[in-house]
Amino acid sequence: MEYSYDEDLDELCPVCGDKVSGYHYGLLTCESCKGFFKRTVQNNKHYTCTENQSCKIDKTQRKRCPYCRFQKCLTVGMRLEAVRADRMRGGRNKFGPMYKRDRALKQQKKALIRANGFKLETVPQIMSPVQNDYSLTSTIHSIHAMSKTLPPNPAALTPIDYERSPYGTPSLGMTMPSHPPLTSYHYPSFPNRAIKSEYPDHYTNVHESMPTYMYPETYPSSSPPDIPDIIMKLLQLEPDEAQVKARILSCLQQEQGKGRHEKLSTFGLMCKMADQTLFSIVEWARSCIFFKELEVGDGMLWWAVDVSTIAAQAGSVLNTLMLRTQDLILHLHSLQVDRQEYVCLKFLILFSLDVKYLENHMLAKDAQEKANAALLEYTLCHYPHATDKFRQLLLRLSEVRALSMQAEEYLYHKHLSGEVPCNNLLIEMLHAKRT
DNA sequence: ATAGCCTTGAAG
DNA sequence: CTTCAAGGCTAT
Repeated sequence: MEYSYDEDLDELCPVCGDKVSGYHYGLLTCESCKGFFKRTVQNNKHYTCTENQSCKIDKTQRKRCPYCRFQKCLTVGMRLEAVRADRMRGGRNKFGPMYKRDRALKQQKKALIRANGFKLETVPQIMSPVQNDYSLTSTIHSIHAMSKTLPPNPAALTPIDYERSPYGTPSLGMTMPSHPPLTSYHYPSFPNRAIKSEYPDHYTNVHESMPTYMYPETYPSSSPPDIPDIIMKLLQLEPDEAQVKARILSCLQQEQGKGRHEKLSTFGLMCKMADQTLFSIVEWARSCIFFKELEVGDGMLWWAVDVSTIAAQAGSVLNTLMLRTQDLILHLHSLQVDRQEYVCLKFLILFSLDVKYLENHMLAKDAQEKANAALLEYTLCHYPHATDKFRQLLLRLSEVRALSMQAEEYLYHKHLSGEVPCNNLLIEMLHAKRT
């Protein structure tokens, strides 16, 4: 079995499993789903599902439920903003570089697999920008890059949202090819008539919570974005996803580059990944504006450990925790977390805020509470259906915590039985935490 | 409405 | 000039 030169085309459409014909609206898809996505967005079509909105979409049944098909298109990451409002033909859009990067990553992944005969289910995915799986690695990314990997799907909550204000997350195009499009429900944005004006900003720009796309006819007038200051700050603190990924990748490659004998086990690799993830989270925490205000001790960082250990937990394929994690990820996917919500969630996770406390609308007294209040305020005033969604998010948040705890236990036991590399940052921290 | 093939045209 | 993703066309 020779590896073809153009492995891209060997892949299957993440929507229906048909043969892909190239990059279309953000990722590799087949010709029919490309067309379907285009028709749907261009003509502002609205479908309804006669079943439970969970129809299986495959090559033979894709015609049966357009609602679920479109839903899936969004879920796997097809981008509304890649459909041109002005219908201009030809040329290139801003996704060009992203596609290129995607290809490069696929290439790297191939090389890695070939060079090492390395067939680990999870590792290759971390490098694959277009992931249609909900496995572990996604879990790691989802925690760390929730806004990017999770919610490509605007239509989940309200089927009409996508036509009202689709928008792309600016920096995501570059930082996270995986799953970009987020939904911002009430955000003004630029009409993008010409290709050139489609993406006025550099994709590398950090603080861009500005929408870049929208159908002009559906949004005649725009008002300035009304994002609370606190959330803007959190957004600006977001690390460059591409850098984080690159670092983890290079770390793994370094490991794999070692002699055959000293190669790490699968579990060891997972620990490495978790370690790297932890590093970036700690980095983020240190730069977090609230960090100083809170005058927290090192104890605060334990939540970072918890989050990271999900990676380790996920590594044990037979573990039921993994299934729960996948389930959690699916739930988060369906909740359509946008970038603003994502940073809030991340903050909440790290600083271990109390869920009930939030729900009770307590008054803000310190930085933690300010964050809570801002999140509440933001959510309530920007989303008509906010309360319900917010509650669900909080629910998921506590799930994340519960999983983290169990993952921690699991990892620690592995450590005690000598299965974890001893020079592991995670383990050291866990050990310190217990003594 | 679907999906395979065709044309377009900015970026490289 | 070549690429190749986006829109267009059309028989099924």
